[in-house]
Amino acid sequence: MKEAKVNKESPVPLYYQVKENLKEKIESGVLEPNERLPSERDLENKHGISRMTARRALTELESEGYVYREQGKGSYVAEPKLRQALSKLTSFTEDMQDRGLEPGAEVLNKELITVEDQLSDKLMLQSGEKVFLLRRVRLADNEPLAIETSHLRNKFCPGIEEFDFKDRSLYETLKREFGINLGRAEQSVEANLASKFKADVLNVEKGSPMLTTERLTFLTDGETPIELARSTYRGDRYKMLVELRR
Amino acid sequence: MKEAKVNKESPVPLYYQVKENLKEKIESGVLEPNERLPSERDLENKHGISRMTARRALTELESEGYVYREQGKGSYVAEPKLRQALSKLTSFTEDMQDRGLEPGAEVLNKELITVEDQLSDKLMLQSGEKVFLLRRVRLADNEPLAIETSHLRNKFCPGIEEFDFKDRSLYETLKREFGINLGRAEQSVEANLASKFKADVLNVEKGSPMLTTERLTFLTDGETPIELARSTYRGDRYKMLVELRR
DNA sequence: TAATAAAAGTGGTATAGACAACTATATGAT
DNA sequence: ATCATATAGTTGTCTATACCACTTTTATTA
Repeated sequence: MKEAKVNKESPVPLYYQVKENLKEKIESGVLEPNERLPSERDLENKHGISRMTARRALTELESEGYVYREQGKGSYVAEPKLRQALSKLTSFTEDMQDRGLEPGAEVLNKELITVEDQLSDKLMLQSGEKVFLLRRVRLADNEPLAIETSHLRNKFCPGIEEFDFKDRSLYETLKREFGINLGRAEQSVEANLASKFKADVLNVEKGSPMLTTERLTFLTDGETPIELARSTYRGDRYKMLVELRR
Repeated sequence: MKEAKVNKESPVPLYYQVKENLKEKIESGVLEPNERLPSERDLENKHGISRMTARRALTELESEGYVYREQGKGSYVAEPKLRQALSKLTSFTEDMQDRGLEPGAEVLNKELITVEDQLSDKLMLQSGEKVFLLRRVRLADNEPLAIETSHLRNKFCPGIEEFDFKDRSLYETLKREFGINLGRAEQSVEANLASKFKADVLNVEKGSPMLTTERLTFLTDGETPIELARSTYRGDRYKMLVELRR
């Protein structure tokens, strides 16, 4: 493999470049679990950076679970399960990709609306504030898997209703086109039975088990709600995975 | 409040002392959510330390969720929910107490067994190793809510089968009687329909929606499995709550 | 040859300083 | 009064250096 060096002309911070370069090697399997990584001083010499910068890259990989470090011994690639992000906030697209499935969508409905009551309270809407509603059937390997309805506060992304969300991730669009970074979400999960409408859309029998979620998503400040999304997944084809910490 | 200064004679690293001093003020309520913290340079002057040391204290508080930082503005105490442990590993007892419900149990079955195949693989059992099986109906305010079946590696808690788990938490017993601390768990969640047996035990109709989980719990090293628990909750009375991070 | 000591290498902590990018406030000009 | 500019203050990134504590490797001694 061709040895990369950081690009000092790039606006991307040096420590971040080193970190991502190592992360990519770990994720692609070039560097395997328990394999030894370059030392801080090796990275310093190879990239022509300060040791503290190299250290920052390795320390952040450690806190993200990709690496474990032992004084006097070195830095090593961690076992994959330790590097999983804890209950990661992902879009449907990212979720499917993580599972090795091909994500897709069919747009059922897309409009700017005004909402009231419970939904308005949860999103902490101001008077007259519009909401962008996007309802899609979500596909995995071209089979219907879920119905997803997003309610997005339009004031944060004016004009988003012009985009076509058949082949486009909502979260990616927020980031790329509007510079919006999401921080965290609160999600509830419950079981219920498929209504006629949902059964038809998802190709199951009426009364089949459904896993239903409601997610309230916040910006990076952790308290400004931006989206409320309700999703219904086929119970026979979707299993949610959660990581718990003591 | 008396202003503390770091103790330079202590073997405890300086950045750690500063961090814990601030954390204590945040947790005790002396510093409130969204209240502004001392700047890096303030801490540098006050404690007679370098700015990078002060910075490290603040940065670690940020990564632990106690603080948020904005370039040009300063560091602020985060809202409490940001500092909550993400998706906490709790027992049924703790879960019910968190919801303001009174937890209870009826023991259906309790025995030492030998298991094979998938279960043995997941628990990484060694040849001949015994497993403690505990099956209970879990009550909330004296109403059946879930069926919970725990498979616990007996080698970590020999003699646990002698305890009565009608009014006793399994996780509390592990901690109190055997000094076992749990670290994390991986849990799957799915929806299915109630079998005849489960419907009868939980007082619902056959075919009612059920939320089913399987949890593999690890010790503090993060990789030694100790318990595999399968639970089935009434879909009409239980909603799981999950916190997600981006 | 084996045991011990020294040297080399590794991560951990800390200092000092510099510059960049951003926010908030004060000052001066219109 | 409003707008533009300057100043002060804050976090973000980076460099260079030093010393400590630990592990591994190499050299020396018995």
